[in-house]
Amino acid sequence: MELPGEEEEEPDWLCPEPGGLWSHAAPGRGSSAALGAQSDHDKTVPSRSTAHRVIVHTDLDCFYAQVEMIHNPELRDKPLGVQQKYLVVTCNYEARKLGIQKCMSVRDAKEKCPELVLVNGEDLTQYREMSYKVTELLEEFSPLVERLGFDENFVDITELVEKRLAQLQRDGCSKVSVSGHVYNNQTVNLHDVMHIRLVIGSQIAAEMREAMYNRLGLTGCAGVASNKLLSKLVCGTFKPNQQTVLLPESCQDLVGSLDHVIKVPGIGYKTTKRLELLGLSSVRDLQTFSPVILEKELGVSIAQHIQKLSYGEDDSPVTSSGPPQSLSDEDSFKKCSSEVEVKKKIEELLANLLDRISKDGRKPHTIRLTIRKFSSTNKWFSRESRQCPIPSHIIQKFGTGNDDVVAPLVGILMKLFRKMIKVEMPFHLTLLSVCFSNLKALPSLTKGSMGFYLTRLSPPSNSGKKMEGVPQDQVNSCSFV
DNA sequence: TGGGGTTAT
DNA sequence: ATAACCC
Repeated sequence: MELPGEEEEEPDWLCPEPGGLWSHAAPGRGSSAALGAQSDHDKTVPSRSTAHRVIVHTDLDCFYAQVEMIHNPELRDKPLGVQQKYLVVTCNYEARKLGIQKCMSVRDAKEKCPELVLVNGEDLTQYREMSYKVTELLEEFSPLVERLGFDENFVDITELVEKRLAQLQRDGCSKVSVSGHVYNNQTVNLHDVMHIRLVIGSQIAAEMREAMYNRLGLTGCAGVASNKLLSKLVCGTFKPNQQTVLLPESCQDLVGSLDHVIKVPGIGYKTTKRLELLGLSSVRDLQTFSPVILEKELGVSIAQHIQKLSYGEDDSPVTSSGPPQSLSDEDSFKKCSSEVEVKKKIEELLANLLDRISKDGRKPHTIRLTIRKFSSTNKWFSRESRQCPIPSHIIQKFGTGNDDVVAPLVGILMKLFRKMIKVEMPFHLTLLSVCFSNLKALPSLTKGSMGFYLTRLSPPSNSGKKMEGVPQDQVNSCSFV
């Protein structure tokens, strides 16, 4: 069992004391062994004790713009925006200097900066590919990598840190220095084990950013802290291409620096509105508000969750994202009002999706159609969807030829469409989306089947993740263990 | 606002 | 199926 206070001993062995004693004798407490030794009973893969975790959050600088600049280096020194429909969804720092902001309309952006170069970013393919390369690179440091959108990742590096700590002891090395910024310019206390862990974390974060730059050509920020919330918040404190570590004593300053509850990741638009009705706006307001009233107003679960967030507390583990749970393709437009138009759009979306799913290698068992109806009031939130299982005889034809599946699937999607829209009445859509979900591995690799006891021959190491770009015949080739 | 994603209810 | 959240 884990003893209270275990591992919270004063680490004499890390005093800047050349030639000091490196055997941690644990005087007076009899129970603590070497720090690197993990307990045997630990079944939960993430680090259990939760208090001494070391989490890195990474956030690429203006990701789409960076990818475009890698593809076309001419764009490097010009103000560049990435456009989706009539929005500039992101832009490089040249553009930001001239006043361009994320999600600015193309009209406003051109007005502010007529020299702005725009590239279309509606096709996410290259961004998605680069995004997974980043995640895979980070997985070399630790398997616990959680994606957040295309350009952010959380990495739980607790175990790596413990290894390096143990290694430091063996080497008799007494020097550890922080990489990058320390939040609040707080002084590192070499007698505090958590400080040492976080400092080692900052070195690992620097290595991650170095690897991202050297191998992928990408720059970005990193934040190091003891949980996901804090690592994400501290990540943003020094912005382009820098990193920051948060020491525990500055936690309250960090959350306190947020001027409004909506800035807390996890508290979104809706919850913020409800909090405002209660007269709460600052993070401090939320911290000091009556828990009982908050629970009555928002429900116990949300109330307790967001109040913990307001203190910078976040127990949620970093969970490996692995391959995506769903693949979708969508398109928005001014107006789509006839069934033939709808069918055309759906065919286009479906063709793209089929392409992607065959590269993924798994098979979808569920298909969903989502629409957005035009309405002047409540403009941007009225999506409706219908989904259904994909008949098994269609699923089986997925990997093989391509076009046996498109006709039946279009048929299914049009039926789903008619469940939402009475086609004899006039309608006005502004978005269509098709989604494949309930993705299952190939039958031959399904656990419990014969194929599970077979192993793939080539390629030698693809670690079962995401077999993008691997031809289907290779995926299926097996041999006995 | 785009064109994606996730989890909880 | 929707609603909330994230980018």
